[in-house]
Amino acid sequence: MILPKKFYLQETTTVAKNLLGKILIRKYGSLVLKSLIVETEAYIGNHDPACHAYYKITPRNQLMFEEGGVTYVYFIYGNYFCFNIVTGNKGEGNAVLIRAVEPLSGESEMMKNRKNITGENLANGPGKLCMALNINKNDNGLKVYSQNSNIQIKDAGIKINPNEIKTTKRIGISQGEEFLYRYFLKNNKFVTPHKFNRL
DNA sequence: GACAAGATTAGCT
DNA sequence: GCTAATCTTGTCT
Repeated sequence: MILPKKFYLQETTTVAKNLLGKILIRKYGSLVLKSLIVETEAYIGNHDPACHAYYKITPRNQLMFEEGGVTYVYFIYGNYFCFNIVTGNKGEGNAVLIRAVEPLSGESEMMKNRKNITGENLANGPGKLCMALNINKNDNGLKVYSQNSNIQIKDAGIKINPNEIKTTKRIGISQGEEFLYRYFLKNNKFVTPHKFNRL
């Protein structure tokens, strides 16, 4: 079933943790790509210096101030997109960054999007994930709880044991690193690789 | 109007 | 392990 809107109105860190093990559905053209969310980060507007929404509302980040359950896609470093889901109530400026997914179906299409890169390197990072799923700034502001949306999150009934979830500092940010807001599945090889997996 | 910096990745050493 | 690639956004003139 599709996760209801109220799922995204919980505390941001709760949403980030509970999104692990959920199914990300991506539709475009006649294609449907399915993947399992294995890594997320929480960004909390009002007390988080690393959050885009911390300073003030701008045209770029205004979507983060919408009510929870819409997508927030932004372009970074000239080359790459990052895919977020807004959480909380209107005006709060919270979001969960989806950092990595495990492909479930449509993997050959994802490979094509990734120039034939496959296996655990297919979508183990926010920029790679967007490339594999063909997500770009046109996908900003989609309602992930809507039946008609091109991006949906479904609960497949997969139970994640709390001790399967590892919590670490966030990655690649220059401020606010004291927060342990990154969550990923401990034994999943599709999470972000390399040095960042130390605590 | 112009400039510096960024929630990253790929490719080379 | 390190650095270039590359462009949007926000801020300042």
